[in-house]
Amino acid sequence: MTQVDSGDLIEARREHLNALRDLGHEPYGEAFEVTHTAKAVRDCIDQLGEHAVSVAGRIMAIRTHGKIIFADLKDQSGQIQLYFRKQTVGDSIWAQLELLDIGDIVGVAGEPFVTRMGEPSVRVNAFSFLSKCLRPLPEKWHGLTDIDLRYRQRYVDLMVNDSAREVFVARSRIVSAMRRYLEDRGFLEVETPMMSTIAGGATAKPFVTHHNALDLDLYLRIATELHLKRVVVGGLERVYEIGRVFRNEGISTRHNPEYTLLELYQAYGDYEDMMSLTESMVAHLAETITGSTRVEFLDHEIDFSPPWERLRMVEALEARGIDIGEWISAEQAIAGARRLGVEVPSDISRGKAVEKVVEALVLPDLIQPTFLLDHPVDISPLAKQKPEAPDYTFRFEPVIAGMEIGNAFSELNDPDEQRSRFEGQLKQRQRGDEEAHVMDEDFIRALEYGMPPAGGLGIGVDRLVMLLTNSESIRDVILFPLMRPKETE
RNA sequence: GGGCCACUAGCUCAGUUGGCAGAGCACCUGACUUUUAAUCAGGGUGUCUUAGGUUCGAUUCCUAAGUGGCCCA
Repeated sequence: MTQVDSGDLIEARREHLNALRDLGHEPYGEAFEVTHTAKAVRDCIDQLGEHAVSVAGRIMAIRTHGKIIFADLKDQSGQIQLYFRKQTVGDSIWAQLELLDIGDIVGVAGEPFVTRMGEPSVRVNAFSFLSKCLRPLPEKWHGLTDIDLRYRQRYVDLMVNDSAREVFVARSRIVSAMRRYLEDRGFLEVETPMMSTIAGGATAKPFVTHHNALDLDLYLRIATELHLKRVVVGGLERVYEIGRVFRNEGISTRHNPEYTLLELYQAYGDYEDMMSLTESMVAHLAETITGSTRVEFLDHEIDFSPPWERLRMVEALEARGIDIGEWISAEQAIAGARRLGVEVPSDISRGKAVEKVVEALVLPDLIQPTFLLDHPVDISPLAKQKPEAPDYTFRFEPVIAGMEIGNAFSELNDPDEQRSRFEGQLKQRQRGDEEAHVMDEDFIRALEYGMPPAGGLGIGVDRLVMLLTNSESIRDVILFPLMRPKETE
């Protein structure tokens, strides 16, 4: 529909394209040697003197003044003004400039100078089209604000909204700094299957796909955990993976069906090690990306500097007058949750009811980085129990600005206990919990060979990027978030 | 899944208590040799998201659908 409506504007641009070809110029150029970025010209305008520069980029504005033309050229580094004089460029280039449209990608060469208005500029003497833009760009000072269009046509968003571009540059730096941080501490990056016959390692509904040659249904992974722990069994003592996982659930400002998860495992460590690693790594990332461990996020200033607060789940609830010690059965927990005004399904376990209550009543208050500790065992089938309190586990979730940004524990490495945990999950599944963990015989076999005690950590990379770039929605930090297709597409 | 809101030109938005559809930018024509939201003179480029309904007449009112947003679950 949009394509049809803008027909006239596109037609005008196509006419320019045809006219260029009639003049013998190719609108879609080949490689162009760039000597300076726009920013480099701008920053070094005093040192460059008359030294010729060549720059390339997209035309963002054109101001014609009879026999001269000003244009703004934008590349990845920034923007620089171009100054064309008919007398200088000659008739051939001048004729081409009459066919120049906003959005065209061009290459120019000329001498840098400063106009009498003080604007760093390039006095152009050579010019060529590198790519013609056939569609009109959004309006120059409001840009593209329609959220739907920004996500669907991210290329336009990136073109015109510097803030969008900055978020994705920051995202790239965050992930790269994360890798460097882990490599420096002896972690090896590994890759594990995205498709397998068992989707384990988390409680979530998987996507299903099909392998034709094997006539086999496969699941897209919901976590990397069980494969990474097999690697630890194999003797790679510190491993990590930064990769996409897929969870078949709803979409919100904090959920996208595919998202990026960092998982790491450290042999001979425990969840205490994971807490110190988390707080020091995240503080380091904040410092590296924003220059400070204190970061603005929406209405808050988040202080990432260690140590982070530690809050046991049970104590957090006690502080709110809730004694889950009275909730012995699932039925009691469900009734208790409902008395507190927390809506919960009737078929869930005790731990899950507790978790729902924590999510509803505790999480929203946790603004500054906090480790929420010691989760009930029945919602933590892969975590080691606390010997002194076997209903609870050595597990924590880092919570910031009310958002769970990760999950970690001392890994359960007793194969018999692991089997009985899986069996417990199967019972929950039979009661209708589609998210309950599935049995994984091969994983148990791996544990039977012996896995060293280990600390494991998962961090939601997208949510961390949200925090460090002050982004309100997960869709603002994912280049191409999942969108319902438009009828016309 | 439920509630509320939005959808009008390529973009950003006005507007019509139901009577020929508006602005700025962009675009087109012309003027202009240091402008930068350039300026000046002229030009409106539209299936008012879609489909039904009410009406002499619907972009406007009603119903349903689509997409998105916010809140709740």
